[in-house]
Amino acid sequence: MRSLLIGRVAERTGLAVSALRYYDAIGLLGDVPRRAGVRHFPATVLRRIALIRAAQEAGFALAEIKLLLDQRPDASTRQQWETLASRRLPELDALIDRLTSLRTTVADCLACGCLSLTTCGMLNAGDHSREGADHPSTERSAPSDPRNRCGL
Amino acid sequence: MRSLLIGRVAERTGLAVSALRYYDAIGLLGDVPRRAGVRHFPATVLRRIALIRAAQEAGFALAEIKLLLDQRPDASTRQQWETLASRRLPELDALIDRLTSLRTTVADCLACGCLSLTTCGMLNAGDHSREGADHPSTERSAPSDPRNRCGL
DNA sequence: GTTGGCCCTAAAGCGCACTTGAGGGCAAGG
DNA sequence: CCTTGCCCTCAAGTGCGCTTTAGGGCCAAC
Repeated sequence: MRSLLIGRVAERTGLAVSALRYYDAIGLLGDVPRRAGVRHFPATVLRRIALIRAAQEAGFALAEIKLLLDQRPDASTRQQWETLASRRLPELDALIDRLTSLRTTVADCLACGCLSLTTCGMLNAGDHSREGADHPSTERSAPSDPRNRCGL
Repeated sequence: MRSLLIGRVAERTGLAVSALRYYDAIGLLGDVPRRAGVRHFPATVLRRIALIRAAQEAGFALAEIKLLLDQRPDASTRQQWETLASRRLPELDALIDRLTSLRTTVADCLACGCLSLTTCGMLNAGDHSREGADHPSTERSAPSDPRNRCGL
């Protein structure tokens, strides 16, 4: 009972069988031995897949994840790994920050009842030119609809 | 100077002109008046786009974002908004949690030097069946490579 | 008057991450 | 024997979020 058939892996990970075959085809699952043409997955594949999903959610592409997962990398792969991982760290931090503030905005907006993020207003982040009065915290136009109580 | 041409909006948001036209085509930018066939964007579009990007990063699809942004929604749209936004909140929380732990894993793994997340090991999260020894914090197999010092 | 810069549309193409479809195998059970 | 259920491959299709291509217009400067 060391190894799992593809259907079982699908069941336990929630992935589709077709997705698993796809992952295998692109080499994302490492060595998957076959007996009589049939894939026999080691139990460790479950952990590997959990990692893949986490990394995917963090914005890594499958090709990158493959790199991150490859065991005992040679020198040049090693460098790619380091570059990739260290480049991604600040990106992950930034993403986490943005998600956190988005979460707050959505929650506040839900609570406020105006039901429109546009009306609620939000950061002008990403505006590449400065033109005064860019900062929303100082720019608070009173909405005409009295239902809109949010002063984000 | 109330309105912006598409090139200016592209400049200030960092989006491609083609992306803006695409957004407009799918109705994501609301009412964009045209004079002589040319789009004249109100300045508020900048904020709207900032919001779109934030929501996108949070995992909302453009179609969902469109719903979120539609101003003064009627009753049924209003309900959609509430459903969507409140459904996304716990998802956002979960995502933030996973990203945070992924960040830690990547950082630790970079520091540890083993250069393989697989070797470093990680959560069995997402395994839909229980079979004992599912909890990685209690299941710590010693790696054979002495360089691998990480004990995640 | 033609060159350059900005604008327009409609339709096709692209990369990613899969899914679907067509066609087939093997093994157990009724 | 033949249906059921699981497995297989290979190729084509899908959906999203755009970009590219091919065509064209308007205006100002040279």
